[in-house]
Amino acid sequence: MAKDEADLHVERWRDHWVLDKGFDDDVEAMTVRIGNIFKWFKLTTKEAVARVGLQDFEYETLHALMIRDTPGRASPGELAQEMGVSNAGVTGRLDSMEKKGWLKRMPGAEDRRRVEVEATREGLRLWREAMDLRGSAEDDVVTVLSKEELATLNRLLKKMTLYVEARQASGD
Amino acid sequence: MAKDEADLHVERWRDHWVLDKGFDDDVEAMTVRIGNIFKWFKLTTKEAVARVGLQDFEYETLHALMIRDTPGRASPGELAQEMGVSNAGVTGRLDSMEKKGWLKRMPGAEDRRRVEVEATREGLRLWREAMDLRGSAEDDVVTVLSKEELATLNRLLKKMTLYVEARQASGD
DNA sequence: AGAAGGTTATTCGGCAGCGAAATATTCGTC
DNA sequence: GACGAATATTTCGCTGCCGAATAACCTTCT
Repeated sequence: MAKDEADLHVERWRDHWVLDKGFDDDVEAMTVRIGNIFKWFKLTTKEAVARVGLQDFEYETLHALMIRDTPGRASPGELAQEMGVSNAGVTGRLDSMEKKGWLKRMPGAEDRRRVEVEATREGLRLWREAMDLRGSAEDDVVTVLSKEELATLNRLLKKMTLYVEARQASGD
Repeated sequence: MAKDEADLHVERWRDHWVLDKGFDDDVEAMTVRIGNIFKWFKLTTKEAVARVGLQDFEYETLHALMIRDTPGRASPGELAQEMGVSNAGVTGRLDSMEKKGWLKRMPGAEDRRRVEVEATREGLRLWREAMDLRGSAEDDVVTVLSKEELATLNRLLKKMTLYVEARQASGD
């Protein structure tokens, strides 16, 4: 079977002077592969987002708004946490996106310190359009796997995510 | 088996109004899992990098310098391409890192438009230290998989990376 | 040889995001 | 019910990065 970048990477480093300690080939290769696949998804998403005329951070904000328990609505603070962006950063995003009419801010109902952010019809439309393009690109990659292989992949990945999520919940 | 975030995500969206088109549960879950694992690796790397007293972009630059065919040396343009950063951005990084003594710039030998960037002994030392911590965190996650499972995972991931790399090489 | 065109790195102006401080509102307690 | 602590958001100054323009250099063609 042909070599991929991860194979080349591992070969290049094995016994090379740059590293003073050894490393596990399989772990290193797996890490590189996960990274490369992720970056590919990120790139195709970027292209999809650009095609519908959104900036990256605008799509990300709409996306964060949609993947919530309460899709389409959130407070700035929640968005900040879920996007891994500072509160100040969210304020900036909301300012520009509200101006463009893709979401609107409303004063919190019972707690007036809060602000309710809601996607507009137009914001939702653009996000859906980008999601559709994005999904096609992902489906495309997955065609190289059989249904059983995809199931196996998910089973193994899930073992890892369960562990990671446990670590996040406790230690952090 | 317990549910992970990807399971919850898929359940939440199935037949929800936010999406107008359906999506493949397994593909969506796989994408989310890859993303979450990648982000975990990124986070642990960030912690490792912070512990040795490097900023993210400083580690990334040293790393780009080390994973090359010619480890420890490169031109700014090459680094820009490999890091996915603009040439201007690289100039800024090199300015500050050279000032701190982690790398040095030298005029290109036969082509004097070029600049040769070289990591210093101290830069190499810090990068190695961060790499060591980073590697431990990755090994840690992988302990949830048996040796055979890791091999299977790599086989499936490699199917995808080979496809992705072919796409990158041709279409882009 | 000399001009034209391409390549490589840097400078410049602008923007998104961060951390800290400021502001506005609510909660807790006496 | 009033005062201080807690919470939610925004404002402010700064940093890192990008795209475009610039400077220095190489190559090719005539």
